[in-house]
Formats: sequence, structure tokens, C-alpha cells
Amino acid sequence: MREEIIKNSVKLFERKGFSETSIQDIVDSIGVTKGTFYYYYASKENLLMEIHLRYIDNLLKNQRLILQTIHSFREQLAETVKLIIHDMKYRVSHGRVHFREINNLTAEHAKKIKEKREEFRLNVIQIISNGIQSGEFRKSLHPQMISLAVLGVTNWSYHWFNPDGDISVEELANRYVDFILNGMIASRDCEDVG
Amino acid sequence: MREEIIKNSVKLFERKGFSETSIQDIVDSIGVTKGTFYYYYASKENLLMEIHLRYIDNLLKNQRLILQTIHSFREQLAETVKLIIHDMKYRVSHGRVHFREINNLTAEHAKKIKEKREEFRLNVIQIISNGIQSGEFRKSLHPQMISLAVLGVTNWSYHWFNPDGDISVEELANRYVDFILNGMIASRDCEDVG
Amino acid sequence: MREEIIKNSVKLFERKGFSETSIQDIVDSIGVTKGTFYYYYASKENLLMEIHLRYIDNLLKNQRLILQTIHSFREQLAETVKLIIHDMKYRVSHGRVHFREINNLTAEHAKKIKEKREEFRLNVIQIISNGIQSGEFRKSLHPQMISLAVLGVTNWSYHWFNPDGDISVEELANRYVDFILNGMIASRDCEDVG
Amino acid sequence: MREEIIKNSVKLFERKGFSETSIQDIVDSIGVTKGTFYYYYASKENLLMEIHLRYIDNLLKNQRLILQTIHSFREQLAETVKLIIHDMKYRVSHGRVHFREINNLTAEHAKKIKEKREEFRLNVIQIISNGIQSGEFRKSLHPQMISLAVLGVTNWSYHWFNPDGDISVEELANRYVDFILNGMIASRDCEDVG
DNA sequence: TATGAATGAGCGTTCATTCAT
DNA sequence: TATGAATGAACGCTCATTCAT
Repeated sequence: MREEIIKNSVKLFERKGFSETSIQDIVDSIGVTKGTFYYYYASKENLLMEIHLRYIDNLLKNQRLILQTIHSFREQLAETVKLIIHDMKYRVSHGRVHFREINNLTAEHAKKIKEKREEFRLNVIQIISNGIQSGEFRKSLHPQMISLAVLGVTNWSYHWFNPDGDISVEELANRYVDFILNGMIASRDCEDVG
Repeated sequence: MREEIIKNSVKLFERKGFSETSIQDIVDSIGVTKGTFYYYYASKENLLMEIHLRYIDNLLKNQRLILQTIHSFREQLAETVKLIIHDMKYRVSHGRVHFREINNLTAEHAKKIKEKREEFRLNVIQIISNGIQSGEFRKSLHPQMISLAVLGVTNWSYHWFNPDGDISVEELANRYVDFILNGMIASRDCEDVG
Repeated sequence: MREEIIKNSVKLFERKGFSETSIQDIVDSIGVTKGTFYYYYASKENLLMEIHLRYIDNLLKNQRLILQTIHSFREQLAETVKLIIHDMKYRVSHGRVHFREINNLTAEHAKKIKEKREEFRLNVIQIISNGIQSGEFRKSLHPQMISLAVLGVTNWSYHWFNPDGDISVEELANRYVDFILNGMIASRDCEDVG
Repeated sequence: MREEIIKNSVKLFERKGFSETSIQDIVDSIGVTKGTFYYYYASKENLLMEIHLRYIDNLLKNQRLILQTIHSFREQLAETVKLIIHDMKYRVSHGRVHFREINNLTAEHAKKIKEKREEFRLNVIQIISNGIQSGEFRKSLHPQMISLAVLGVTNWSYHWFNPDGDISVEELANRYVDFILNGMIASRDCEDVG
């Protein structure tokens, strides 16, 4: 039942927003009564926290795996991008709720989630810094800002991507990795060498 | 008074969210009563629509200017990025409300706003397509997806940028233009040529 | 309307108790809607606080008058008893709510009311102490405990007195003053021996 | 388990009030579940009734003992006062619940309890009447009203007495018996004149 | 142009109670 | 004897909106 509630509420929160979704909406979608909801969750905000935690904890777990198993920083970055994008295949609703509804957590809970987000981003910064030092990435990059640019590219896709549409997450991830690594300019360095 | 209401409500919507901000909050922040609000706006949703319109219409107007006055597509793209980023200097709150609160419009209003957003993005796609044809951008880029990548970079900055912080919008815009055009890889093409 | 709400809610609180009386009960008894209630009172607890304050503040005001205008301590005590008992003529419901429903105030509000009650009682203690020193009261009396005995006699009457019954407040007050001053024992009745 | 439930619920009812104490509170304090509660008590109100009955029945039993074994009416009255006051040593919580929470019984149950209370009071009236006839008490006393004055003195102590405080129930009872029998006035003190 | 009183629908939450196991 | 899942009615409270003045 906890799973059932999570599943249905994520769908509803995605479509209508957290504040606009009532407990009544949630329990109606399952076919139980409000009392049942409160048997499983102490509050609506608690349910939202659980949704946030599931999303970000899973990302962090997979990020750790990437950092431990891959040694090329370029590859680490590419896998990080793919991690976020591929997640849309199964958890696009979770992600959308996660990115949009952080203000509806209590101050304390929001702090916890933001710390976890920051942990994820700090790892991206580390990858970039390491890549610069190793010569894989351009020296002039500002790791802090570029980490947010990279995450902007990936996270923004949650705003528009349709998992049931024509574009596959695999293609999107590949194109975005290419964009992030190589940029848009044609024969950039070649002009220099040319 | 219409301006006063817009100004204060944007601040409140940014901080607390549209649904979490009551008409009472808004009129209290101005020092008038609820009746006054309804003299100037037919509904809370109407006010939100006005905020959306002001934001997106201003962007579209400035985008048209860019398209008309600049001929290099690379420059058109760079100026588009700068347009969005520089806007944060004065209208970061508007932008945040615009990106977050579109679900609180009526279906009809949301459609209108989404069409305008789409118009803006179609222009970005056009710039990219033109740039590819002209040889300024890499041929392998997928204009649709890349337009969303570029907008991801710029729009995401509304999530984290602090106009009162150390980073200037000018520096951020320059770094992001560089990132978008050149990517991250060091001596990219040289490997190819080498 | 504030008066109307107070009047009706006091009656309801008296009959059914604070917790057992709903806002709906109150507004139904007046013929308005719940919104109206909350236009005049911030919360149900706030309303209760107002009822408490009106009761105790009135008592304190009248007690001050007694202390200022009467010089015999025996008379001061008698008038204090009469003050409380006579109040039942017009405010028996207020008193019953006041004595029974103090636990339904917030900690902060309850503290304020208890301080005021204590102020009233300290004045009774003072009257007794003064009366002992002046020789009007027996030396062996313990002012603290006796103040509570006196207040027990008077306040308990709120439990059972029926303002519409056969006994008048005047008679009751006189008999209680006599009881408090002279006690029950016959042999101690000097008038009898005298 | 019935005892366990009574014991814990009395403490909770005393502290928070009957309505403000949930079945969940009660079973949590014991460490069982709600089902268990309903195995032993048919309803929350039934539990309250049991608490009331235990308190008043014990008082009545002890009162009968007093009436049967003591022949001086002055002593009967003194012992009645001591009975109520001494009870606070072990059952102050029961008493507080008994005096405060009678409105939360069903009409039928409340009637039963009130009849028993009335039985207790009628016995006090009888003591006073007998004492007047025997010449132990002053002729001018109104037995009905004075019985309520006496009970006011004793019962009110449940409002403020702290069993863990400095005052012992024995001292309090003695002082209250003295107050009730002899009153407060000094000049009536025949011992002084004697 | 602005006020303030009033509405009414809805919300998150609580809780005594039931009942199959 | 005890559990735990589920119910459903009610509660305190909020709030966008209306409207006479």
C-alpha cells in the first residue's frame, strides 16, 4: 500500500502539482479512504519527502558506482549524463516532482534534500576539476559554473522529454554527451591548426 | 496599483510559490484590502497570466531584435544566451515564477504561454539550422534537441543564480556562450587531425 | 458579531464543553457560516481566551474597587464572596467555562489566565493576613490554605447553582459569608452563650 | 490489563483531558495496540464510566462506614471531610477526572453518577440536619446550602492540591475541619474569651 | 477607487470504532 | 488474547471570490 500510494501520488503530483493534489485525489485514485492514507504516511509532506529521498538517493548510489568503477574523467562525466537521462525511462515523473516541488518540504527536510543534491553536484565539480588537471578538459573551464551548465542540460530535459515519444533516452544521452564535450562550433580547433 | 500588485506578488510567488501565496498575503504586502485586488485583477490566475505574459513577451521582443540586427548565426546564438542570462539581473523573480508556475494557469492560458515559449525555441532551432547550413555549426547537431540543451543551460541558471552574489551575469553569460560553442574537451579536433 | 459569537459560544461551551463544541455548532447557532467566524476570531482557542479574559478581568476590576473603598477586612472578605456569588446572576455560564476549560488554552495563554487568577487569590490572602493582624480573624488560620477554602466555597457554587431556581444569589451570598465567618459549631456561638 | 488501562488512562485524562486523549495515546502508554483496548472495553466512554464508578463507589462505601461507626455528628462531618481530603493522597487523579469529565458520559451514565454523587451529598445534609437537631451545629444553618459549601471546600482542593508538595493531606484536612466548624472570626472564639 | 463583511467549498488531519486473522 | 489494516465522519481552518457601500 505504501508503494501504491507513492506510485499514484507521483503521477498526480507530476500532472497537477503537489499543492493542487489533495489527499482525496490520491486515495480516490487507489480506491481507499483518507484514513488509510494516514495509516501509512504521517502527513502529505512526509509522502513528498519519501518521493524526494527515493529519487535523489538512487542517483547518489549510482553516481558512487560510476566514480568507483570508471577511471577516465571524460567517461565519468559521460556516464553521469547518461545516468540522469536514462533515468527518465522509468522515473521521469519522480524526477519532475523532485525538481519542481522542493519548496513544499519543511525547512528541515528541504535542507536534507538540498544537501544530497549538492553532494551530487560536488562530485560533478570534482570530475571536471580532475579532468582539467589530467588534461582531458579545457583549462579555462570554471568547474563550479560548468557543473551547473552540465546539470542544466540534463535536468532541463525533465521539463520536456516524453518517454513515450520518438526520441529514445539512449539517443538523447549520446547527443547530449557529444554536445557537452564538443560544443557546437564546426572545426573549432582546426581553424587554429589550419 | 497594477504595477504595485505585480511587483509584490512576483516576489511572493518566487519565495512561497503561487498556490502557497494568498491574496491576503499580496494585499498585506502592499497595505490595501482584498477588494482592491479584485478591482484591478479579475482573479488570482489572471494576475499570474499577466506575469507570464510580461516575461515571455519581453523575451520575444528582444529576440526579434537580435534576429533582425545580427547576421552571424554564431553571434545570434551568443546574443540569445546573453539575453536570457542578462535578464536575471533585473527579472530573476519573474523568470523563476515563469518557469515554475505554468501549471497554475487555466488550460487556455497555459496554451498561449506555451505557444510563445515554443515560438522562442523555434527561433533558436532556426538559428542552429541556419548555422549548420552556413558551416558555422557542426553538421551532426540535431537542432531540435540541441535547442533544448542550450535552453537547459540558460534556463537552469534561474534555479541557482543569486543576483546579489559574487558572479556577475556578464561573466556567467560569457562562460556559458563559450561552453555552448566550444564544449569541454581539450584540443578536441586536434586529435582528429593529429 | 464578536459579541454574538461570544454569547452563543459561551452557552454552548457551558452545555457541551469546549472540545465537544465545534465551530459549526457555533455558527449554526447564529445563522452564519464558518468563514464569518474566522473573520472575527483567529482561532477557536482565541475565542476561548477572550471568554476567560472577560471573566477574570471583570472580577479583578471589581476586587480592586473593594480593596480601595472598604476598610474593614471582614467586610472586604464578605464583599469578595458576594462579588463572586452575585456574578452568577448574569455570568454563570462565563464562570463555568472559566473554571472548567482552562486546559484548552495554549500554554502561554493559560499562564496569563493563571497569573490573573493568582492575583485575585493573593488579594484574598492579603485580606486574611491583614484581618489576622488587626484581630478580626483568628490567629491560627493559615492564610494560604484558608484563601483556597473560601474560594472553594464560592467557586464550587458554579457547579450546582441554578440562576433560575428558588435560591437567590443574595441569600446564598449571605449564608456563605455567615458560614465562612462563623463556621458551623453551635457551642462556639458566643451570642448563644452571651 | 483492565487495571493497566485504567491506571494509564486516568493519568492521561488528568493531564490532557478526556476528549484530548486518544485511544492511541492510551495504548501507546501501555505498549499494546488499539485492538487490545476494544477487547477489554466496549468504548472510550465505557472506560470513563468505570473510572467514575470506582471513584464514587469507593467514597460511598467509606461514607457508609463513617455513618455506621461514629455517633457524634460533628465527628461524622469531620471524618467526611477527612475522607475526601485523604483520598487525594492516592487517588487525586481519579478525583480530578471525576469532577471534570462528567459531561463526557452518555446521558444515561451521567445520570447514574450524579445520583451517586447526590446520595453522598444527601448523607452530608443528613449529618448537618442531625447535628442541628442534636445541638451540635448552629440552628440557623441551611443544610442544603451548607452541604454544598462543605463539599466546595473539600472538592475544590482537587483543583490545586499537589500530593508531592509540602502540605500533607493530614494537615490540610485538620485545618479544613477547623475552618468548617469554627469559621474565621476571632471574637467568636470562646476559647479566647473563656 | 477602495473597503470590509460574508460566503462556501475544500483541505489536511484526527480518531473512535470495526473486523478478519 | 492480541494485532493491524481500514473506515468514515467530523473537525479546525483557509481562501478565492462576491458585493453592498
